[in-house]
Amino acid sequence: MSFIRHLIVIVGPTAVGKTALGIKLARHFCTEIISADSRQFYREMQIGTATPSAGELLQAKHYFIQNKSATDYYNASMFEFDALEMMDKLFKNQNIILMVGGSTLYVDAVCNGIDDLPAIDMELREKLMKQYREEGLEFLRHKLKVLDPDHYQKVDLRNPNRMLKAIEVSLITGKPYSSMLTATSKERNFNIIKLGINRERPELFSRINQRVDQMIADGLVDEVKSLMSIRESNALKTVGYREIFEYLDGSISLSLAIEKIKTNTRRYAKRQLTWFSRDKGMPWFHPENTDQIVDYIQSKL
RNA sequence: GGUACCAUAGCUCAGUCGGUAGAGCAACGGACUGAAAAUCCGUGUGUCCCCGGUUCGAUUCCUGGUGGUACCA
Repeated sequence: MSFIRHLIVIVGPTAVGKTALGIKLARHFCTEIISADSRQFYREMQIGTATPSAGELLQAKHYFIQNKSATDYYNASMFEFDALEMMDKLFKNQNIILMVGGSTLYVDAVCNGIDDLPAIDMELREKLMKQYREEGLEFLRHKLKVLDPDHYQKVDLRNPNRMLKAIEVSLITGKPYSSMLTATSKERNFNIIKLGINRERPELFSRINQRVDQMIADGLVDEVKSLMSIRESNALKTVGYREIFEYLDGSISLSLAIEKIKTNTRRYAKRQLTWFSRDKGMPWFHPENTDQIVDYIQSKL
């Protein structure tokens, strides 16, 4: 056992059992949890995001849960800053901190860092969005080709969000977006022990289905109903909320909405797994295999 | 019990005037540095219910099963 600081990072697809494992590990290592979940920040969205219960939150201290409003603007870079600041504080009292979460980009922001870019300008985004809606992808392609020809060569020219981001940054800074990307990981003053947890696909899917049914039983429809007035906010572009909005609009039945939530959650889980699979050296465990997981972590301390 | 219709992908179904088949959804695979539970891209995965018959060749036509649906009893 050394005196090096360690960040134990637990990633895995949605509904795999990260919360329960995180609590066990936090208790085992006598530490606290940085949550890296881009939807559990929002205090208005608890049922649909499977936020840890009050009882669970008592068993281990969690940070970055219910600390934002769904109308707040927040992003991975801001999370990188906030999480590092929090960890600095926590490392004063302990050498091990846990980070648990399935938000791929947010985890990446803390582990590897993301490049410094200017804050977004909402007015500019709205203006570009409007033109995109009126003129289509060609508008974005043309704009990007002029502002950042290098990025134009690399970016997916069918993905509006990607192009929009590059255009925004280029316009705000007056420099091509791609010139600001360093493609290097930032140095961290702690060691990172990262591991993935997963289950067999049928097992994972059945947990997803059960969890969605439980959300409905717990009152998801009412939760979503109460958020009707802020449905346009980015936080609510989320599986479980969009589908219920459709139901509340009367455009689909409740049972279809439930089916769609299940399907979209399965797809989300797959996207997470695809992202995590890029991490070639990362070991994978079954979330109930706690002893094996603890042994692995011990061996890395 | 009788009559009619149906049986093709995980599901709902199309189709082949006889040359081993294709849509939607689901599923599967992938990309991704400030919207990331977002955004975007790619891929048919098949004893054409079973046993025979006709045929160079049957998922397709015919006999007989089996299962289902509807109607009549």
